[in-house]
Amino acid sequence: MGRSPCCDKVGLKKGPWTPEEDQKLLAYIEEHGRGSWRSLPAKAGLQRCGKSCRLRWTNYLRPDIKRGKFSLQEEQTIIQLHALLGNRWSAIATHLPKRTDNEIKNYWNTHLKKRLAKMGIDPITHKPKNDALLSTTDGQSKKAANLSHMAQWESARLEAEARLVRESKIRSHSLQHHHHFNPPAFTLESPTSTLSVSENAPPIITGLGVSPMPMIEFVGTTSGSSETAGIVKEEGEQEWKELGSSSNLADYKEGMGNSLSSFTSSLQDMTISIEGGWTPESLRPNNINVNNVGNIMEEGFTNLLLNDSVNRCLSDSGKESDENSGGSGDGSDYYQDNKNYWNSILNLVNSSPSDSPMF
DNA sequence: AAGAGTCTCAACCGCAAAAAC
DNA sequence: TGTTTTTGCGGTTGAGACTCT
Repeated sequence: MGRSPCCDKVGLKKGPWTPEEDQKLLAYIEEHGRGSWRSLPAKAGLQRCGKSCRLRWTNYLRPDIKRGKFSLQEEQTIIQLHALLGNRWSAIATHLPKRTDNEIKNYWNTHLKKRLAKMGIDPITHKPKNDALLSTTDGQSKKAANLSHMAQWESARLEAEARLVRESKIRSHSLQHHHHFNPPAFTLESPTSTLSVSENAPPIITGLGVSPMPMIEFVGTTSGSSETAGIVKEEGEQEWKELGSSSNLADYKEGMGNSLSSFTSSLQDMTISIEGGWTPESLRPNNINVNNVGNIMEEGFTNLLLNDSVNRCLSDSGKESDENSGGSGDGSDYYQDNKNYWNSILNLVNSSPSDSPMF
């Protein structure tokens, strides 16, 4: 037999909540707190099932919910975390205080997904679509540009992924230092990465961190080398710790090896699509340093997204923008604003959600 | 002005994991 | 330890709002 339904649906109301029902639910929870959702409706005098009450509360009535338009900061967080986590809305929501997973999911589906699609980026994989390549009109240069964008996008995504992995691992490492070891509640997997995973991925880790979190930064790595060296520096500590001697090196490797190998693979990919001032040598994995990766990603990522975001600003501001633009428009302000906007996405990659309850 | 098409988002559904028994 | 119940989650729906023609 299947499990019994969450509630007896006969005679129970469905559909939109009335203000009176909201008031009853609010009043009951304020007075009695959240108990069993199953028994709550009867006690609160509601002709609803417990599940409906729970959803109404968690998605709408909870006092710590922020409603209304998403800020640019929130948008960029969603985009990045979705690239990293996929459709794990609850996990994404933990990084967006006062936003519900349902709201984020809706916003993604109705706004961000379409925007990415419009840009020719697959909203699932966060990679440019093949048809975007094929549909270009002037052959080689656009194809090269799209290849370049693909590598940049994937690199940015993987960098974000690597960041969360390292934060996750550092937290567990830190916990192990101060308490008994507890496995991290969150084990990161990439639902979107299509790059291969190498057991040999060798992180050479050093520190540039200025974040309040313990930080690990990549200074260089060579795919396929046989030895793994890892150094970690925790906040407030003077010395780098060599992970190679750490008992949880395997743990680090497990999480980071995946991301790092992907990350370096991605960087290798980038060398086939260098444009403009990018120096192929600067992108070779064994010559990578954080700064030039950051610059590459910043320029490329910004340019990648710039056109669409300008359009978005124009359309978002509607009539106002029409008036201001006077037909031809002063694109420089929009350009700068949006360059800043998208650059800030990159900043998120390098910052850490220090108060995240996620890990 | 009105009908068609599109968009938005609150709410529902069903599954799975966790908790309770 | 197995079964039942509760909770959490992600996918989907559909009514109302909005835009276009």
